[in-house]
Amino acid sequence: MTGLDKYLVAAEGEKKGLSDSTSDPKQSLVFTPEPPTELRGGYFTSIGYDGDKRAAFIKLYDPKTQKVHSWYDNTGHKPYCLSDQSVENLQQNEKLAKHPGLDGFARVSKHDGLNEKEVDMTVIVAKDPLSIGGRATGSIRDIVRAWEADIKYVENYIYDRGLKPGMPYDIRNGKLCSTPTKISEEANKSIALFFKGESDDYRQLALEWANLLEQSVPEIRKAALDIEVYSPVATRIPDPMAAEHPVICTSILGSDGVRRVLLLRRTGVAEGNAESLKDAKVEYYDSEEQMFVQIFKALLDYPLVLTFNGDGFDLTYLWHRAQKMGFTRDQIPIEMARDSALLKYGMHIDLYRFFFNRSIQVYAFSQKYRENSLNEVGGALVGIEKKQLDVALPELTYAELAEYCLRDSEIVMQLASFDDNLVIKLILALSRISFMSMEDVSRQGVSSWIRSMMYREHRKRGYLIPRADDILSLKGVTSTEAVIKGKKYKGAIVIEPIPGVHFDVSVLDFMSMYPSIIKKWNLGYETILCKHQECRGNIVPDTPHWVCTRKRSIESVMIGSLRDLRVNWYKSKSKDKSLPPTARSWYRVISDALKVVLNASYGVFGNESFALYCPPVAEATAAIGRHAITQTIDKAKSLGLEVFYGDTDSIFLGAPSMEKLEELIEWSKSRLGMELEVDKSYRYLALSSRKKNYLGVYPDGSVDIKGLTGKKRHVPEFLKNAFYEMIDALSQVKSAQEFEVAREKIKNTVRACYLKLHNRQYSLQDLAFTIMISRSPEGYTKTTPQHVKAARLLEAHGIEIRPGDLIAFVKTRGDPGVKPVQLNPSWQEIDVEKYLEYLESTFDQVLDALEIDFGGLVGGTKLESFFGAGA
DNA sequence: GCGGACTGCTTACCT
DNA sequence: ACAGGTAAGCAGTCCGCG
Repeated sequence: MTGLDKYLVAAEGEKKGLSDSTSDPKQSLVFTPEPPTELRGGYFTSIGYDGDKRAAFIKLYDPKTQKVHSWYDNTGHKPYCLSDQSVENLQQNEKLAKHPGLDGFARVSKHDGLNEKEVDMTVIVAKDPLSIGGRATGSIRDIVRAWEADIKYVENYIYDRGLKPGMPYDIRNGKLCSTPTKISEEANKSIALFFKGESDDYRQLALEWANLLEQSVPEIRKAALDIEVYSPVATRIPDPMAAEHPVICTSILGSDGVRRVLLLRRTGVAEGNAESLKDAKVEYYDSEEQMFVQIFKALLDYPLVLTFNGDGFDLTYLWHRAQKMGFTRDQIPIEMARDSALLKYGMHIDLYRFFFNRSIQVYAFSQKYRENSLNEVGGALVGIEKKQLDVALPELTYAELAEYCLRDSEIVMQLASFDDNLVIKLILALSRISFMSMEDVSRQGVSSWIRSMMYREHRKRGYLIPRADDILSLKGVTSTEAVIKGKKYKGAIVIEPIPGVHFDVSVLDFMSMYPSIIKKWNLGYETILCKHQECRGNIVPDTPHWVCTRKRSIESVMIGSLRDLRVNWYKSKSKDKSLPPTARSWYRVISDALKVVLNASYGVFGNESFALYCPPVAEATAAIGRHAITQTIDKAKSLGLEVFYGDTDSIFLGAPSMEKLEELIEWSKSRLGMELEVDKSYRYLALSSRKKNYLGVYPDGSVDIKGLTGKKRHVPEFLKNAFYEMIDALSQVKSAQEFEVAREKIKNTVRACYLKLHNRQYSLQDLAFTIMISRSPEGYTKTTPQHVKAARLLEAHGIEIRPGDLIAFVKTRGDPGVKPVQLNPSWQEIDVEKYLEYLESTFDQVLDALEIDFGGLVGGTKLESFFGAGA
């Protein structure tokens, strides 16, 4: 069957529909992919599998026409898995031979890296992906012991055809071919130069990465979508599966200037003041169906649709609701998958899922947002928050409802567009690095990205992708003991801090320490504990493990080359002021994307669910890290440098001369093969005896606070304010003598805070601890922490509590000792003593380091006595 | 019956 | 579904105490 047949059938169907389209506008919604025309430079954004056609299809975005073209596979590629048995043997397996999904057998040679040999395998070809695996029972992978059987079909398709998601493609005579690309002479030369000491393979790989990453990126025409649903009970969020209530408002905001608000007319709703909506097109609908037709037309128009929780709510709701209203599946432009909602025409990116990704939150956005609500993320990244509601949604006037809904889409659009489309570009860069589509990359975690990148390299080289259970049975043993009970192996070390105030401190750290170790030590599942006798002497310090000296591991090459590219090329390019802003911002995106991947590249080997899970690899990495920092500290001391503190890959040095720093850096490079750099310098550093707890003041007076209670999310606002007043006083200190001034200011801060507590001058909101509840309240069976007690009180009042919610509560006297802020506690109930204890311990953390006694500061050991003196 | 020493649980942080 | 290490506060347990 050629690609054209499908379109002919579909076109026929559409014609029939058109004949009575005057009576049913829904017929115009039937999606027919545009036939594969000639195309040049269409970006590979999405991939899917068409079950009817039994073929993969690829969506290409053409920046010139701003349209999406779907290209269906016409190479005959089929799903398969591998077996180590002969064809004859497999044919005798009745269950397999009679499997309705079996298509046939073939033979293939592979390199088995785990067992270090060449192997001949049988390819078991299937008619459809579900026959390989995915059905509850009777999948081929359940019948025979198979390799490569749990790789998603579309991923196999990408790897086998050598495709590069995120890159431009042409369609020539119906064939999909890579658009020829090349990188600048400058990049080519510089990279060749940086990698000249490396092997040819390594340099080749670095150039391949550069080819992927240097390629320019298109701007994609996009729209943000948000819906509001009627709910009879204000506190309950409508169930998208049931879709019982009408969609009463929808906003569509396009990058092309479209600003539409679609409202459903209801009885008894006031018009309201629509002043602020004058730049939007407000449309009223008498029927929900008419409104849906409009929404669906937009979904068939935009190449990229953005939502916040569209997978979990908006698109899912629309899909179920449309079905209830009598739209046929053909007339709904949404494709529901198990845990996502996709579009038939363009792509759907659910920003909630992307921002929820821990790696993205921590490494790409430096924890600027702490919760994953639209309000929090929007407020933190683009400075727009959701519109506050005074009454429940159904009671709003049309104008208020429209404003509220439009605001949400505005935030979504801003989140996707700020900093020159940073987020979309980040997803695109990650797509190129991981060889996954943008849609998949935005929904999955960093371990999937790394797995995909590694699988692709295996396939490219003709390596057999190992089974996780085989890696584990051959190389699953660890030998060190973790400090923390229940952990699998020993991790990083933290150097005992030298308490006190230290002036003129430089902090050195190893650039990408763990990736450097994986590269330098050639770590990987193939090479750790390899089979060769001669390698057994190549011991990982602090462990009995040895590493192969004969063969380079895939992990070493892949992670190493990405690290080297980031450190040597992209980091400096992203800061190069001589570049035009758009070029620089793209370099920053690449650098950030690499950072996210590299930061996780060690951890995944210690994670059971990672496809190439190999505990000794993770253990060896950490052990070498401990060795490196220990050796470096010894060397620093031998150079006469003072070492105040260190954690994992950093050392804090006192008043170092430039020469000595240089010498240490040089030593590290030559003796450890690791690059040390000066990360930061402090005017002074205040250390207590606590690890992971310090305060550093930079020469310009800005302050670096790590681990101190006063900055933690859960502490009450009043304490945070007092804490930052103290920090402010300390930031002005330039010499040892000036601490006396700060001391007086801090004393006043504490005194004021104490008095306000005593005189009940804080609002109860200011006194609230806000702690995230990680499970539902019933899930706590071993102990009942305070925030859970508070959550249960809320539940007793009919307030729904879900994992991830922040519980705000104050501490009260007597039982149960807490009361949620939402239940309006009174000042009489407040346990003032507890708050004073908190005040003391929070300040103590810092004052300890300054050798200021809290008791002394307030004129007695007990705060009560201070109050006596103060009042 | 009560308080101190102890362990374990939970959250939030650091690298 | 990246790892382990650390701080802090509280919950719960055990033990001694005439």
